[in-house]
Amino acid sequence: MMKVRTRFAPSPTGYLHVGGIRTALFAWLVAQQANGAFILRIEDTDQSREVKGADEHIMKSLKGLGLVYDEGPDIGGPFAPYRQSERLESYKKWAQKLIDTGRAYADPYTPAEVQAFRDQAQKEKRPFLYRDHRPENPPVWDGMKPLRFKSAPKPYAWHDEVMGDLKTGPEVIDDFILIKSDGFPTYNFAHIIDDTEMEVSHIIRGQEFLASIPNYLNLYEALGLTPPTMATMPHILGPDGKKKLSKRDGAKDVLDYIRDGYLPEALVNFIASLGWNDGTEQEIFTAKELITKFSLSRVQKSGARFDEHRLEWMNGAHIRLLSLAELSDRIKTFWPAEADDYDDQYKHKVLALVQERLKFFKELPELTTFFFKDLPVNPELISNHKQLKKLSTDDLKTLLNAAKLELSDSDFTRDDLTTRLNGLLGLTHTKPPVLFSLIRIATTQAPASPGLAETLAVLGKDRSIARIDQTLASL
RNA sequence: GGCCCCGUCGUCUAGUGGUCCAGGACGUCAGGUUCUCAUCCUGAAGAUCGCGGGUUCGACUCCCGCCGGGGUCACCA
Repeated sequence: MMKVRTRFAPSPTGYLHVGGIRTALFAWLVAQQANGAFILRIEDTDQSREVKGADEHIMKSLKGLGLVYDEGPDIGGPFAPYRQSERLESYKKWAQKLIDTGRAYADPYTPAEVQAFRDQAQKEKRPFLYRDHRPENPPVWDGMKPLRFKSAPKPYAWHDEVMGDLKTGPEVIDDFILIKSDGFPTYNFAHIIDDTEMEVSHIIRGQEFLASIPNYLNLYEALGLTPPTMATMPHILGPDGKKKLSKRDGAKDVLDYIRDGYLPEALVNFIASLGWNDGTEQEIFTAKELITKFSLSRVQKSGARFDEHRLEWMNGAHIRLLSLAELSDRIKTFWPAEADDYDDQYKHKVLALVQERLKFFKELPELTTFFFKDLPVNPELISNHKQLKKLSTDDLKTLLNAAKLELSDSDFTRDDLTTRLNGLLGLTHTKPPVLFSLIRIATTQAPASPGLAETLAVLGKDRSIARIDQTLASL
């Protein structure tokens, strides 16, 4: 059996969004599980659309998500080069073969003439077929005109790993351009040559190519080649659920998710689950599990809508799967500036308290600043509190003074704090919603925080008492 | 318009003729976890399985038609 070799072949026209990276993910998964190779090939045959630096950005995105490729433009490989613009000789060679066998010819028309044919077809509400205008005696190809494939229309039936058994009639086969007048090949031609030369076993690509596959099949035949396994992915839909996810409609760069503190494994899990599941009720998968359990045949044929809510939930779930040490290591760059003055031990304690609260790392500062910095007293936290606003200033002071007194005797271990806090409840004849809220607000000045006892334990005695004094002074 | 693909709770989905008056997850709502936020747990609402015909003792599952959505018909990929 042929070795499994899959490829991701983007054109360098911009960043990668979730929809784009999914084909890469599935190709990577297929290669990983078969112990095969995953290849990155840059399809830069359209100079006009090329965006400078986009190839670097794509490579960074792939690596950022852990989709490490075995062969590619920056690392080379047995079938280098991996940039189509550097493989022009190959295309020329194969094109010559086609010319020699009478299966390719020079297109004598000007673009305007072809456009006129096209307009005519559209006016008559029928599909445009170039071969209806195929010249009888085409000129010799001088490299200045487009080179067209001389198709041999016939029906096709083939199997697609995702879409199942497909078939089309001869009417969809046409003479498409192999080599453009600028000397560069079209995608339609180049990818077939490259996949052949690079011994690609599975072509995993988006749905926009589905209609062209019969044409590719016809070309493979003319070339005397056996086509690789085909797998066509449905599109990921934008929030409106209609159009495919696109940059124009605000699809985010996957690297932006990484920058916001989304975990690569969560992103990968989420993207895979958009249109794929293993048939069980499992939702959270590690990359390893994905590799063993993934299968193209279980990929949904219909498009799936991108749902940020679900991504957030899934990212939180993956964050909670991390050990504290791992989390600490990965979240390093997200601490608020004030945290610089604190040692790792202290940050660890803080992290332990917020781990179950984080949806993505970028939220870290707003969840933790009060652990590192005294926030100004915010009277609204009390005046807007449904229980506390009913109390008089004197009551508030009495409560806070009692708390201060009791806390002064504590060793500030979590257990001792819990005991004392509970004792205070009886002493002051108040309920938790009143007493604990007040102390929590006084010591954090934050709208939300982890549990009182554990928060105080991390804050420590001096700081806690000082903050109570500060609040007292403001009343 | 031709051709092709798709159509189950708001969303992601399970479901390959009977165990489905349709299961799980996200989201939403309610309750519990001595305080807030979150986690976790419990519960609730939420899908006449796009519509209409068949086939069958029986259809979400098979067939036909229709409707709706998408893709494609480039010297873009």
